[in-house]
Amino acid sequence: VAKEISYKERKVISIGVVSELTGLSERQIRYYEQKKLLSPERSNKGYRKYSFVDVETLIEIANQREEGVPTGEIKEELEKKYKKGSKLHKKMISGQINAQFGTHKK
Amino acid sequence: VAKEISYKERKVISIGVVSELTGLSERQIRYYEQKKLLSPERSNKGYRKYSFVDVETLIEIANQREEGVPTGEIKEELEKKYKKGSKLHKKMISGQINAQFGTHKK
DNA sequence: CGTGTAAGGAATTCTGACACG
DNA sequence: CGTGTAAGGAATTCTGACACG
Repeated sequence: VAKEISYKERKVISIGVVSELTGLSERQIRYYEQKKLLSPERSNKGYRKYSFVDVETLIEIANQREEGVPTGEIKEELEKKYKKGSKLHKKMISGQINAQFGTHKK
Repeated sequence: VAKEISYKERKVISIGVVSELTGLSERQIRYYEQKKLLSPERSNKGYRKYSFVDVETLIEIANQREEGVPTGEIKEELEKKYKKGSKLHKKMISGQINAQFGTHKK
């Protein structure tokens, strides 16, 4: 045991569900992938599978796009974030704990 | 903000993916639902959607079944666990952090 | 550039049932 | 009791393309 990744990073969500979760059309989601803003995995039969991290990335993309930011710029912004690894890590943890306790299971 | 639930509890995974994740057949997964061992949600069109918690529950069910434990008993065991809420909570958190740090993103 | 849509095909999921036991 | 399977239908996803601009 030392090989698993967090639920947040597991690629298991279909494009249809991602569309509901983000409010984006499937066309838009596939287009952003084409532009390399995110990289879903593929099932055996070629179906795209996304993680919650992908969903969050898409929500960020949606917000940027609403402000008129072109995909090229959004892509650069996203790439910068990946370099702040360690610092972002702590924020991720507390974020997860908040998600856990900040509420009641509905 | 105070209404979201953890990624672990969001019902977003299709039965096909759950089948791959657990090694169980779709038939078995649907049967355990019929026996009330878990409760997936449904999409608009009636498609079942599971959470990572459901996946873990199913893995536990699979282990119990391998030992010959009947679904009725497994169901009771699962119901007992839901009553140990607060204590399990802390374990859940540390478990998440371990999943996060216990490894490298592959 | 970013996104909608119709097009045709392949794969998914659903339910109810028969089967074995 | 627990699980496999064939059956028919409905909904999903995929790709490449035309459209507007």
